[in-house]
Amino acid sequence: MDIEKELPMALRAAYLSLHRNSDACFTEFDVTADQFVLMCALQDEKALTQRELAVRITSDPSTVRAMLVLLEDRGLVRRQPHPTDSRAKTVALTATGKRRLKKLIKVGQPIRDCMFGVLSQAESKKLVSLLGKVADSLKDYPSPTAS
Amino acid sequence: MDIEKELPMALRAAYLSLHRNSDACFTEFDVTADQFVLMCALQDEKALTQRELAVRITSDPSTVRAMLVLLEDRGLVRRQPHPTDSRAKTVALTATGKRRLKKLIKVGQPIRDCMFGVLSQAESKKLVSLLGKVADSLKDYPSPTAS
DNA sequence: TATTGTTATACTCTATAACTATA
DNA sequence: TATAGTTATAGAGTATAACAATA
Repeated sequence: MDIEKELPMALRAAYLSLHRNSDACFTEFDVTADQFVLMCALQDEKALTQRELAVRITSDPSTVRAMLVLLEDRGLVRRQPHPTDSRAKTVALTATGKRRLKKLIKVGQPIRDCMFGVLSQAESKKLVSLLGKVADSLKDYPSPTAS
Repeated sequence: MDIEKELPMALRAAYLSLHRNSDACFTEFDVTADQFVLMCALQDEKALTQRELAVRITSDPSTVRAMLVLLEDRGLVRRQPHPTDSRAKTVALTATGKRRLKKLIKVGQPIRDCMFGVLSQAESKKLVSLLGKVADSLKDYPSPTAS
């Protein structure tokens, strides 16, 4: 098979198996894999604006808002007025959100163990590095609308 | 940062940048990136049943059906009774579908060029191999409902 | 009995465009 | 003028469960 087709398909297969297994694993905690990623971003950086959050999880402001509304309904995140910019809102995990996130990290561990189980330390690092190169290469790819 | 968190996030970032750039690139041809993957599967294997197709693109029978209905509406695929198993249907690209797919492969080429531009031949092969390992490791991961 | 596909249903992510309020 | 966020809207993928027809 052509490597040109193989790499995109391999990327897709690997990502989807991670994503779907995570989704299935998180279902009973009423959180999706994408919502988990968003919550992880909030764990790292204490309080982000919605705009910053969109950049962080490589998504769209309106998509982020839709996700935040769902998480807010479940009491996992809180949005508050920004201290200096009154247009903006800061987003942070609630106490419940922090507890939930810890739980999710724990129950998702076997999945990550499974992935790392087939890779050596060196291979893991190599894989992260190569994936980073690929993602970077496409980061500023000209969109058709920009022409 | 922890490699345990880094690999899943790197995988996500790389896949999403590929997927979204592809989607944007295919928009004017009225086909999504996921539909493109499905059409590619039909190019390789002449005629598949819906079930086989679901396995091939690692998706769900009902998801596949929803996608096929959309592609059928656009005149890109055709479903016909299976010659020997009258429960099943075979799915194949129409002539229009084949032409459209060729076009999509062509217009998507710059994206793949962009990815491969930052990788050596050896790195590309290594990446495909490592991604394959990861996907395989999760292929038969026990779902929570199976317990 | 098991399997193929359909149907109904519901949820989530995605994205665009028009809008407001503020910087 | 530019930016942060909202709203309305539409489309697409996802998955479960119940079902009919067939193997």
